[in-house]
Amino acid sequence: MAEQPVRPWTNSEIADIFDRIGDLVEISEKEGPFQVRAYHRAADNIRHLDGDIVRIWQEGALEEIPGVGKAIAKKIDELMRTGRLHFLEELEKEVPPGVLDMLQIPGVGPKKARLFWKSLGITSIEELKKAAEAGKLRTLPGMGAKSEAKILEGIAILQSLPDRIPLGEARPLAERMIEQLRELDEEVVEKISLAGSARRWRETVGDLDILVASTTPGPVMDKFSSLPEVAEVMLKGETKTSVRLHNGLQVDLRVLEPKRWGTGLQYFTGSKAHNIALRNLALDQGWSLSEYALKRVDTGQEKLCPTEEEVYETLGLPWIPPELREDRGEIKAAMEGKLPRLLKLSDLRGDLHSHTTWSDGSHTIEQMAEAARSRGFSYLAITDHSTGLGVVSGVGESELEEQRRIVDELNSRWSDFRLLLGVEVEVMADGSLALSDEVLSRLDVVIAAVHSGLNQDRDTLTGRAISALRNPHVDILAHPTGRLLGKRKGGDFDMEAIFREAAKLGKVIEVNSSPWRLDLNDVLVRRAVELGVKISIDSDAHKPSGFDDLIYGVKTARRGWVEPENVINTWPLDKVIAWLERRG
DNA sequence: GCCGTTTTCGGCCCGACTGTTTTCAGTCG
Repeated sequence: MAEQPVRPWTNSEIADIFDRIGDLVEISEKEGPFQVRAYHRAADNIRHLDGDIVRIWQEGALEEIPGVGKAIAKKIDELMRTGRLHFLEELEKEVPPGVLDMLQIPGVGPKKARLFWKSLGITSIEELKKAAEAGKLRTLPGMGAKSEAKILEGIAILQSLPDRIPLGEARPLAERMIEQLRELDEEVVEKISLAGSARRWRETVGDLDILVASTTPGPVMDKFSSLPEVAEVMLKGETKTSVRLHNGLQVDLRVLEPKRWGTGLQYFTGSKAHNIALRNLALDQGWSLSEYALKRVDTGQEKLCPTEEEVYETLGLPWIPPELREDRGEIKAAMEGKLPRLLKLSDLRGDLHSHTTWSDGSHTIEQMAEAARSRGFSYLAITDHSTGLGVVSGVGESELEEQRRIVDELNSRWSDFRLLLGVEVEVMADGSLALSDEVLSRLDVVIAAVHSGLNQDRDTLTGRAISALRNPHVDILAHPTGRLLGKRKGGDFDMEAIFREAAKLGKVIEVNSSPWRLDLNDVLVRRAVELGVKISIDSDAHKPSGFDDLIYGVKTARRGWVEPENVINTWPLDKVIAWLERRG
């Protein structure tokens, strides 16, 4: 039995601690700039780690994490064993907590925070606001009336700032803005693309980046600044304009020379970690890589790249899809010719999770079936909620019999499409299912889902999921963590144990495509597939347009390096039916 | 503090924008 930590640290908790240390070290001037960077680099890598930091610690493999050496590994070990970190506590004694809070203010970094603290004794955002209002900040070196006003503005923004918002909310806004910029002449807007985390299909975004290739930036910037979505123009330079939308979201527009489009798009797509790794690879080969060009370090000669493909090709790499650019091994895989053959939306031949008016959907079985069929799907599973979920009136034995008659009747109409009858059966608080085995055995497909009691402890929750998987009639575990982006953290399931059980039993785990779920997420789905678990990418559609969400599930799976053969609904109907019928 | 088919010591990604500066520091991505 591996040694247990005193508390189940998550990757992002550990990452936050090292970011905090980096900030504290910089504010206190305890160590130099390279140490500061080392802490933040380690934090970044831990945050985006593939595996669970606790497991890596148990395996004694901390120092295999890039950016983690002896000193940081020792600190993580202390956190695991004692739940505390002496080094951090010493730093926190030295720097008042309110000084650290100031870093959240846009435009205030560690240097300014230290300046306010040391020269004026300011130790909270509230005090900083008062000092700014009293005109005291402008007397400090490097400060003036303007920067003082900026601080006040920054505090106001901070107090009204939204967190990262779900991609499903941001992306439609971005697409609408891009559409409007396209209305400009082709000579003005030669190319336009979304960049940043939205192009990489991260599940949430902190801001949006839009890139335009143009030789005349002026008109593009002007149009952008005056779009109806824009609430405020924050800054406007030669090549960059930043605005804030009415919902608080920041959007940056950058204009690039068309002949430098490739390096620019590559650079602004990120991630930051991917770019740093790529630049280091470039340096190894004698190139300096920037958003403008690849430049020979020795001769200073520039190589311009009008396409992203040319950037990667110059470095001896195939083009890397944006979804993979997280510095999670994609550069090494590209060098070795081992990039995954990623799943595509067009690989999906059907959908195994959908709702109708029989539970909380808004359309009939027939309407949902016709919508799926008109999208070119060859099958759709109708899986309304079972009874047992308090907030939704669900289907029981008699309703399922009635649904069966409807499904049979509809199936007699088509030769190119098949409806499957299933259910999304509630996993009760004790791990039992809301419908009897006898009822479940008559269905084509059974999805089990935990909707309630998500705040139960880890063992209880994990036990519920595992006993559901062990029911011989259950085929798929739906939205396994139960999270809702921006609203609810998922339950504290031991996903590793659940994946191992699913792999052993040959059960399927869902990637739910609803942009507010994306559950499994990218990191978890990658781990599941690594362990040999089969995946189902489902829309969970409650209306015909719900099938549009499948792109979010596919992109999430791509971020998790998923290939088509890992996904059962890429299979043709015969194979899916054979697989479903293998159970008793 | 981390890291190494040139290195266990001596480096550490690159540039825009802003506000304060006559040449640069801080912040941000």
